[in-house]
Amino acid sequence: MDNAKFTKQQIEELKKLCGESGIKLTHQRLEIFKELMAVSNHPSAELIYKRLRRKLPTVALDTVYRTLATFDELGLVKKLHLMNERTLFDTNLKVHHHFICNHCRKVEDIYWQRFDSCKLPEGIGEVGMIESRHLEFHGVCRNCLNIGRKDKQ
Amino acid sequence: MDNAKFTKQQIEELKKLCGESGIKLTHQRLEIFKELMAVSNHPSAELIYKRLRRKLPTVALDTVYRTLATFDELGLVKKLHLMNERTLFDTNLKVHHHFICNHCRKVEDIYWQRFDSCKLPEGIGEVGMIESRHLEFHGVCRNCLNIGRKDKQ
DNA sequence: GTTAATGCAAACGGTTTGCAGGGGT
DNA sequence: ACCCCTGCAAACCGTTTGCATTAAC
Repeated sequence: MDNAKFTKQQIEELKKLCGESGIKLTHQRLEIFKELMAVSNHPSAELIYKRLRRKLPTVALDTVYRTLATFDELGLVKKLHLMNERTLFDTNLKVHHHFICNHCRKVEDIYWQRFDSCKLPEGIGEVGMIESRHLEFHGVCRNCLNIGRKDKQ
Repeated sequence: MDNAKFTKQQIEELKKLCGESGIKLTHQRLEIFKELMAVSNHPSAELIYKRLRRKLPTVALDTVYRTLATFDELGLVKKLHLMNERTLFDTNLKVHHHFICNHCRKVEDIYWQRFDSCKLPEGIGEVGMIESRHLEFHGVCRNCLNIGRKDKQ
């Protein structure tokens, strides 16, 4: 895995980005950034916080919230407001949609180019000006389906 | 307006539905139902509560929440979890999507049959079993666009 | 008369805020 | 040295819950 190498490169970019934006690259911010890169795709503030405390035992949850908000402004993450869910933070900045498992709550990225390039519904102009669309799939993920199958046997 | 007549009919249906479900048709439930029918399409619990207090000054907010949850179970309303929004209650039970104005937060119903009957993205089966889809449009509504135009002049 | 529903108050969970003290530039 | 950022604590807001009282059946 040259995951680490990739991360180093990203850290350089973070430093640069902070410099440009006149934002201090504090120890906490750096570590939160590393956690974001290390963790699977849709962490909650809570999850980052828990992991972070292993390295920085005195860090506060609100620092995580503040930092994630800062990163959101910098464009490093995207705040995800899924329905009926706590706020998650998306490190995948490509155009995509989400699948949320009703059973284990896992969130997976869905790519659907045909939808992305699809023209808007007719008469939408009368309603107003569309700036963005948000699409979610809900269901049961492969993994939970398999567990369910086992349970029945 | 024969809105009132229509409402009477609906109240009969509510009585019947409560009877069938073994649920008591209390004064509060009836009045909450009437407010739902009277109010524009996507009320919050708070809005219903405020209006309700004009008739029942001692009613409690949690009663409204409980009643709306009950109505949701009965299929009379649908709980709407829009992203980044408080929970709203939808009295439109037809298949539709939502447009949310970024400016005034108004929610409007969008019909898009071409999407509804569209086949799912390829390879979605690997992710899991889709049970529902949820589509939102965000932008600026006609009304706010016009206000914006006036402001500039 | 039973049982479920209400009102009240207090808890809840995720998130935000005010403030004083500490750390990066 | 400056000011931003942090940690702490407390507030916040929408929503839920436990409990004793009340009202529908």
